[in-house]
Formats: sequence, structure tokens, C-alpha cells
Amino acid sequence: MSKENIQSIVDRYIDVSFSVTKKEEALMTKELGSEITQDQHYILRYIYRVGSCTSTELAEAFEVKKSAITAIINRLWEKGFIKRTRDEKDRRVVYLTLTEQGEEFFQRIEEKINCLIEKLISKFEPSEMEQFIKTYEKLNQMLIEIKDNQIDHL
Amino acid sequence: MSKENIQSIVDRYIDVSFSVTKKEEALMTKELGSEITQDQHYILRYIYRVGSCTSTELAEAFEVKKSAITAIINRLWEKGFIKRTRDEKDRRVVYLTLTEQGEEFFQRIEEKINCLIEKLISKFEPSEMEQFIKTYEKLNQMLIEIKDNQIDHL
DNA sequence: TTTAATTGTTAAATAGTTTAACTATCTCCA
DNA sequence: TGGAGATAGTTAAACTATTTAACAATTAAA
Repeated sequence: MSKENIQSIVDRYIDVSFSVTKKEEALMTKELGSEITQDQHYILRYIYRVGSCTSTELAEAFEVKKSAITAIINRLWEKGFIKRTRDEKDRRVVYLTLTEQGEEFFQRIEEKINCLIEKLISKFEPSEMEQFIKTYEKLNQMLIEIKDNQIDHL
Repeated sequence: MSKENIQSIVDRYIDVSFSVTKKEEALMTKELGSEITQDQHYILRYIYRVGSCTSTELAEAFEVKKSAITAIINRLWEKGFIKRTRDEKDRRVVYLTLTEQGEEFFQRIEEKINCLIEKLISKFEPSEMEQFIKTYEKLNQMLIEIKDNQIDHL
């Protein structure tokens, strides 16, 4: 592959990933309404999936400092979506779970977002979308390896 | 395609797009260093590409309010990367361009980022990456149409 | 048992965002 | 032609998300 071709692919990749991310966020924000933000939604999503987790775990998953998580959790806690439970054995640890209200809220939101993405995805041939996601997941795997191995130069 | 399959594809899509975006941003932030932020970099990138533009144009391109653009432009202006030039014919309009310093800075950053993305992309078969980007661009096109047509229900 | 490390929080600072009000300028039509 | 309304950009206030640095409480390790 020639240098020009690679450069063109790189340019197209940067443009399209930026553009798609922006537009999807805009659509999602519309679905979320004014109740919660994107970041808060992703945190709810994470906790919903795993059932229970700690601030440290969230900080690692989202690649931010723990104090950033504290701030988001505080806002979700004020809305009544999050419950904090101290570990009785190791009293430093605080387990985060969704309240009943938080769970209901998340499910309601998630249905809308699933619907949105589904309609978007369903415009493609299943095989094309399958291949797209496979490559996307491969890319993700490579990024995980880069991070784990601390290979700054790849 | 069955309902379960679609749901599974939707889940995988949401997960992988979130994950890749996060990790790419983390890598890019490392390349950018402490001089500018992601958002500032994207603004520089836009102006570098088009040569000259207005706040209104940037606000539309980035789907934010004009006052958000003013804030970012102010920070880039303080760093000496942006020049503001009033239109002599329509004195409401302010043209934004990169200063020489801004251009040099952007090129330096961009080289690093291109290098990063290139190394990532080059691990794939060219045909696989080509197909991936084609589908990605199709997705982008669909998102543009949704936005233009204001089809909230798709 | 003193020293280390870990977990989570708080406080201060910065960036990005929206809404609302404002200035300056331009357009247009009565 | 002159006044009303539209447009371009800024400012101010409020909010969210983020980092750094310091801290308290607790646990692990020497």
C-alpha cells in the first residue's frame, strides 16, 4: 500500500470517526432529555450491567481519576438513582448499585437508545454490519493491548 | 434477522463504539500533551483544513452554541494560535484563521496523530480497513440525512 | 506496632457547555 | 428613508466534567 493511500485512509478515518461520534452523541442527548447527561448515562449503564461496583473500578473502566467518578456519582445519588453501601469487611470500600428508581429510569432510557441504534443499524445488510462490528471489535482489542502493554510506540 | 440477533448487534455496537472512542481519546490526549485539549485540537484541525471560517460555521459544524465556540477560540487566541479579522463589507462577521505559530503547532501535532492512527490501521488487511471505513462513511451519511431531514423517528 | 498502601472524599482550578441578555451591524419593506 | 427585525458575535451566570493535591479512614505489611 502506497504512502498516499495510507495517508488518505488515515484522514478518512479521523474525519469519519469524529463526525459519527459527534452526531450519535447529539441524537443520544436528545433521547436522554434533560434528566441526565451522556456521562451519567454511561455510568448508569455500567452499573446496571455489572450489578454492583466500586468507584475505583469505574475510574479504571472510564479512564478518569476517582474524584471525577465521585462527582458524577454524587449527581446521580442526588437524583435518587444510586445507592452507596459500605463493605462490612473492608470498611474503605463503598459498593455502588442502582436504586429501584435508577433501574427503572435506566431501562426506560435504554429502550429508546436501543431503538435508535437499531433503526440505524437495520438499514445495512446484516453481513455488512456484522463485518463492520467485527473489525471495530478487533480495533478495540488492539487498543486494549496497547494500553495494557504500555507500548507508546506501538 | 431475528430480534435477538438485532439486540445483540445493537449491544455490541454501543459497547465497542464507546470503548474505542474512549481509548482513542486517551491516546490522542497523550500525544497532545498539556498544550491544548481535544476540543481545541479539533477546532484547529477544522480551521487548518478550510483556511478561514466564522464562529457561526464552527458552531454548526460542531453542533454547539456560538458562545461555546467563543470560549474555545478565546483560549486558542490567548495561546497565539488564532487570528481574528473583521470583514470590511459586513462588519458583524469575524474571520478566524491560524497564525503562523498556530499552523506550525498544528502540523507538529497532526504528524504525531497521523502516525498513531497509521500504526493502528496498518495492522489490518487493506481490504478489511477499506471496507470498514466505507461502512463507517455510509453510517455517517445516514446520520447527516437524519439530522438534515429532522426525522426524529427515522 | 509502626509504616505502607488503598479507598474514597473534598477543595480548588480549568475546560466546555447552555441560556439569556446584550452590542453592533445589516436587510428589507412600508 | 427610516424603523423593525434578523444576524454575528460576545458576555455573564450557571452547570457538568475533569485533574491535582491534600486529606481521613482503614487495611496490609515490615
